[in-house]
Amino acid sequence: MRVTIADVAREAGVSKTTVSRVINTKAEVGGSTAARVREVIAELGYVPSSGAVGLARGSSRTVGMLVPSLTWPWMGEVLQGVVDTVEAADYGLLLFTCNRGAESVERFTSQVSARAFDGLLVVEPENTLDHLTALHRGGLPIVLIDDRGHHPEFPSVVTTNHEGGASAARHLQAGGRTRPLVLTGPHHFGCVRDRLDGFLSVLPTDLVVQGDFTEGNGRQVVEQLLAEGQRFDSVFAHNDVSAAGVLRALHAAGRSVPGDIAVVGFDDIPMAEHTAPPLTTVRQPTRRMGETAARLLLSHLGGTATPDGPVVLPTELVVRLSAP
Amino acid sequence: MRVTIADVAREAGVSKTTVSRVINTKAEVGGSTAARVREVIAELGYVPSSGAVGLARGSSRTVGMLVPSLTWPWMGEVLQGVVDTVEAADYGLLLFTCNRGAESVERFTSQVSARAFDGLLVVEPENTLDHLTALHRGGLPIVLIDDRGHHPEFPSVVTTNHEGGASAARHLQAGGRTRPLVLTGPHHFGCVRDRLDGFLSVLPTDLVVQGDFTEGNGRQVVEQLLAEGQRFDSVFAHNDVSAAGVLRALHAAGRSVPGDIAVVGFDDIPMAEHTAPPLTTVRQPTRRMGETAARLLLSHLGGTATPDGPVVLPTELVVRLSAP
DNA sequence: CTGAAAGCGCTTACAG
DNA sequence: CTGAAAGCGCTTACAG
Repeated sequence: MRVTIADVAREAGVSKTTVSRVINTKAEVGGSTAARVREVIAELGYVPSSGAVGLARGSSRTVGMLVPSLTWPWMGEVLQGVVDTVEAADYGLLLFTCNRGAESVERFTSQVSARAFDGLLVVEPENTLDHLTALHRGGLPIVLIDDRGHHPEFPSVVTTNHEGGASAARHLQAGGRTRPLVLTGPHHFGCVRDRLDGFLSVLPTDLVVQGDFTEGNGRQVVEQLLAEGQRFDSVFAHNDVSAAGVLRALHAAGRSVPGDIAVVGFDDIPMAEHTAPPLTTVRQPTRRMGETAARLLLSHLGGTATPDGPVVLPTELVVRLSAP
Repeated sequence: MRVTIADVAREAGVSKTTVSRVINTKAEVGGSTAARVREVIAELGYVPSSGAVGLARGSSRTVGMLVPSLTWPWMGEVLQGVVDTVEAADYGLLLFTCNRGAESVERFTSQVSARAFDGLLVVEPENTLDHLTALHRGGLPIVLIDDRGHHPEFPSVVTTNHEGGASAARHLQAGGRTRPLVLTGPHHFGCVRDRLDGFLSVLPTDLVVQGDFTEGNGRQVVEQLLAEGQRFDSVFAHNDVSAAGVLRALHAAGRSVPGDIAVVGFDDIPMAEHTAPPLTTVRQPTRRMGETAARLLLSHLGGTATPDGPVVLPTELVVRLSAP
């Protein structure tokens, strides 16, 4: 049998009200009474039922997090940042994915309405944006972790994609490269446009190919370009995964990196250190993005107003052997 | 204002009891009544409060998951397997880490007692084992995902570490290698002993070095061994991360892989495809381990008895260029 | 400083 | 087939 507040009250010879006050450290309890209650609580090993507390208070002390996939290489860092922050605030974290399309969105939405959590963190909301907007308007606090789009309706955490692209260009330029290939991600992503604009503002080129962020695509694009006889002395790939594909295609074609061609990626996922050669890349502060988003949401739940614009965290160029 | 069961009852002209019966599809409700109630539910957008349901029913339809770290390279796959399974069963997943030592364990334990979840999944419980044992004895259903130890007290999901080690040895042997170096993980892990025993049962060697699963250590060990003039024609590293270190040290020392020395890792993390050369490795079925553990826990919550011994999922040798 | 009572939104015997 | 009432375990005015 679980120990309830009633058990504690009876054992301590006080009312449930008093026990509740002691638990929640309201000032108005007599010193000796409080001490006795605390003793009984310890002795009985009493812990309040979170469900009951949530019901009575109308909040669950839990935040939800909705992610498109858990296996993306940088997701672990984001999650860790979120969990650390949320746990430190004594909140729980309820995790959802939306990779089963309509079905999971529906399931998810009903969880929301069930008030299983007080606020929501969302990573790259793409296909759920309509739902989210409705929920947000319905009063659910939401914070986006999103490097892909611009959603002024929501508070969000983003990174400096434009400047990141520019820093890659400056680095290649300083290394004497003049004819870069830019392998972008899908153009409908805001981050892709930003990275591209930033890069081109420093080092213009007409050799821009739209990719899809996958390794296979990175490999394929380079293979084809080389077959066509296209000439370039460097590559800026919009994420590390496709940069890995680029490296493999160059290697297979007998081009030396960085001798013939320098390569710069974006993200700094764990793999970046281990490609051949190790990848120079524009680092996204993924863990800090998770922390920041969680902190934003928590302080919003605590009553603080959320900032108007997105919170912007800086990228950082990490120089390795692929573009020294 | 949120819509409650009382609103639905009033609007439909029935009692809350009847609404509750419709929601939970108990057979005893009149056809036309049920239809009317369903209409009202849809019209009002009513969704039961999960907190209230949980309180009334004494269960939360949520499982907890406790992981040592979210940034380990194979954790994403495990998580994805768990989340998919748990979501498909209409349960929620509450995520916890225990990387802040005593403080987080305490916090976590109190969440348990708060009955925030009905059952618990644990990945590599090492430092929390005492707590977990106590909770388990106290009636909390627990399933371990654990390749490190043997904990007969708990139901668990493991992989074939012994056979995995043996398969690595057979592969190296078939490739004509006769003098392997085995770089293990910490010996107090059950999986390490199993992998080692499996390997030695096929291809005995006295060149066994205890490592710590980190890349730096893998690199260091090989550097030192080469400096000492030790001779070996192959390496079996107990995880891919340390194997990556081994590859880099060999490369730096001018040894060719697999020409001079073949290298086999363990895990098949995403990085394994991208090392130079790509890493031959013993694949752990991490996602399926997550799925299986979740399914075990859910069916246990549903009343099915858990199997006596651990559920064993097979490893698979993935052959790449580092040991063709 | 303390307590009796109502209420949070459900479910579930019990009675009809 | 349906409903009134008690109960799940808390919190919170309200009264003293």
